Amino acid sequence: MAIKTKVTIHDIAEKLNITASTVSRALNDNPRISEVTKKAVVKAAKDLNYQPNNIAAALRNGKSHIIGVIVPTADRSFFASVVRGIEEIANNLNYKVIICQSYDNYEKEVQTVDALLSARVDGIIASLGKNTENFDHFKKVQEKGVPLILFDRTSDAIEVSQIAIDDYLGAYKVVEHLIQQGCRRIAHFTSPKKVSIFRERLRGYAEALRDYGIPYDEELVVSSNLQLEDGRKSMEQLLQLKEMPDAVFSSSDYGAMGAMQVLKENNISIPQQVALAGFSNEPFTSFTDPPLTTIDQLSITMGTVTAELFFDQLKSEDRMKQPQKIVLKPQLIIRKSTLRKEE
Amino acid sequence: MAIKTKVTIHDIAEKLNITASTVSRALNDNPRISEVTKKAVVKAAKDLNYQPNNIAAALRNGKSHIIGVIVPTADRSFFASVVRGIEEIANNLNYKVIICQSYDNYEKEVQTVDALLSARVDGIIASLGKNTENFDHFKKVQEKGVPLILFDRTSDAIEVSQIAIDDYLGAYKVVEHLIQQGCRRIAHFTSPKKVSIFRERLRGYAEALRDYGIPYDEELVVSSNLQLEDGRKSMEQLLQLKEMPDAVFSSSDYGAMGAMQVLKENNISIPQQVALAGFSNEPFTSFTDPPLTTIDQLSITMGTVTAELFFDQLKSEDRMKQPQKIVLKPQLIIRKSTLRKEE
DNA sequence: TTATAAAATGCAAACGATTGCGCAACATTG
DNA sequence: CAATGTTGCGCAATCGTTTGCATTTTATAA
Repeated sequence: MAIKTKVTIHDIAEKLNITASTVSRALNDNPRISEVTKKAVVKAAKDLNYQPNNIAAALRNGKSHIIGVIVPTADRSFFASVVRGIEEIANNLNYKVIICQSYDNYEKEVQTVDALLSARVDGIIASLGKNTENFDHFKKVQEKGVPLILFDRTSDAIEVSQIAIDDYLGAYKVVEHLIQQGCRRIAHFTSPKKVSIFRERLRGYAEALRDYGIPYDEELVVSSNLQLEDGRKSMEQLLQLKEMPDAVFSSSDYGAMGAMQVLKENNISIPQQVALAGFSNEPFTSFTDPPLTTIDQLSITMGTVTAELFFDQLKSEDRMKQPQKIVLKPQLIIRKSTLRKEE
Repeated sequence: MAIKTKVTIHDIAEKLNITASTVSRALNDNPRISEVTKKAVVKAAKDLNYQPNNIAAALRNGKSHIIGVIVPTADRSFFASVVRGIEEIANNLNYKVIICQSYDNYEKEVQTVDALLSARVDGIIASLGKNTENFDHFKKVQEKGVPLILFDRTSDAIEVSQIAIDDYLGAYKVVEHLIQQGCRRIAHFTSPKKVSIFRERLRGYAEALRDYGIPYDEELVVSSNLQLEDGRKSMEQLLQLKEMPDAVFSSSDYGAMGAMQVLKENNISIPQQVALAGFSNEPFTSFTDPPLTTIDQLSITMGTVTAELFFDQLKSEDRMKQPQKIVLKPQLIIRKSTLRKEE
């Protein structure tokens, strides 16, 4: 019943008494083929229910039209959005996207890169695992002439185009905003991790204070893993101080959320007594009470910009041109958790 | 400088004075090859920096070891989690995952299916677009002998294995819980959409009421798109009633969130005066004040179960066996928004 | 030592599309 | 009318692996 035989361009050729070459050219709209032939081929292809075999084409011309994307995990809001953006652009350009998760596991990242290379992807877009310090696997990618680009979690230890957001600026904006709202004792939740993003945010915090003539007070800077529970503990710790802070800027929204819970439990009003800000614009931040001021990382934009830069390099003739570094300006999202003054 | 020449099994063969066949078999651990040869081949492969070409292999044996996943959009929490689960299982089995977004656009869905077929994926896992009513594109997949499986947004209009959650049961559980908390006038936010999930939830709502001897009151059932704004409007509408409801069960967490805002603005206490429950366990629901009771859809589980069933069918000899339908039992997540009684 | 089985490897044809080159057939130009 | 150009298409090699069917080598038995 079912016509199991795979139909190829040869079948089309046979039916029309021409050769496979002509069919191939006709299907690819090659100008060397007459219009009549093209129409006949297209019609025959439809009649025979022809399905092109990309694999054969890929083998022949060395282009798979597939790109690999490596993220630590696909279900974190930020990465999911980036993936969305990348897929959107890629799809418009007729590329397909293979998605891979490293789970912040270095070995897995290495294996994944290797697997993508074997799959002959036309390029790789990756966000580094937290523990990645050796870049031989990515250098191998470049040596093989496969376009590579890093986003968000990038590194200067490898010469490669990259897209990141300006963490320093984001933090600076938050703190500046808090100061403008009248806060003077601004605490900060940071992380001891070696990841540069937290260092950058800390730097932004410190510089903003300095620029506005507010002394940097070590006891206001608390280090933790920045999860909800950490935020709670950090906040409780701050409440022990002789002089309570009048604002808390957490390097993560989760940490801020923990602080919010503790503040509410202690009947400390937000933002009047303590203003509160996070970082990342996690989806939940607009639904807290009060809604949380935070920094948006433009995740979809990062996806599209990354993809655009990537395909730019893919098309560009001299593949080996200087790696580009793009830094996105994050956006301050002001919500009630920091709005002390009615405008 | 860079050794540009792609190294193939022929290069390995040449170096060892054997043939490509032997190299191929050695690399695939074929028992017909002696151990010494295997070791030599593996070593030579490493020395030459050999990278297998999956495309050539795929062409030869008709298996790409890639599966296609189609979701409406990759950045919705639920789908992102499912994708995560699928990728995890697939990766363990040495399969790669191509991700595609339909954006609930029927034409795009059709094109995507076609593209995946041309890419010669070994199977397709999809969640239907909202407007998909014609299934010819999916039937074509089956006719070509490509394994297909649907999850979450499924349909009975096509004979295919599918995984979904029991929306009826989820709704029933919520309403039952509300009743046990002492609620008697329970309102429901539903959607006019043809999508079956909302009908099923409405059914669960109605049946629970009936089972507990509570009359079904039409004025308590409000229909909308279930977004935040819709939730607000619906709630305001309910507040106009002579007799206010003592509970609201929204078919979406966003709708519930809108209701929560309106209730708070009107100084109506949650859950004492009005208990509130949503559906989906969106990430934000645990961060609202009060935290929102909702139904968890086991997204990661759905991903892994879907992937497992899929690979089950992929391996199974008689591919054409009866399509299986798996229904996941959703889980009631009780939070403060409905907890009237201290336990 | 010869016949026979078992083990290890080689040969060559796929898989399906692409493309450089060549060759007709026909049109154009001087 | 010869020379040249243009158009439309065919030939055959190629991409890198895999695999059925030899063929060779080695081990075992008679």
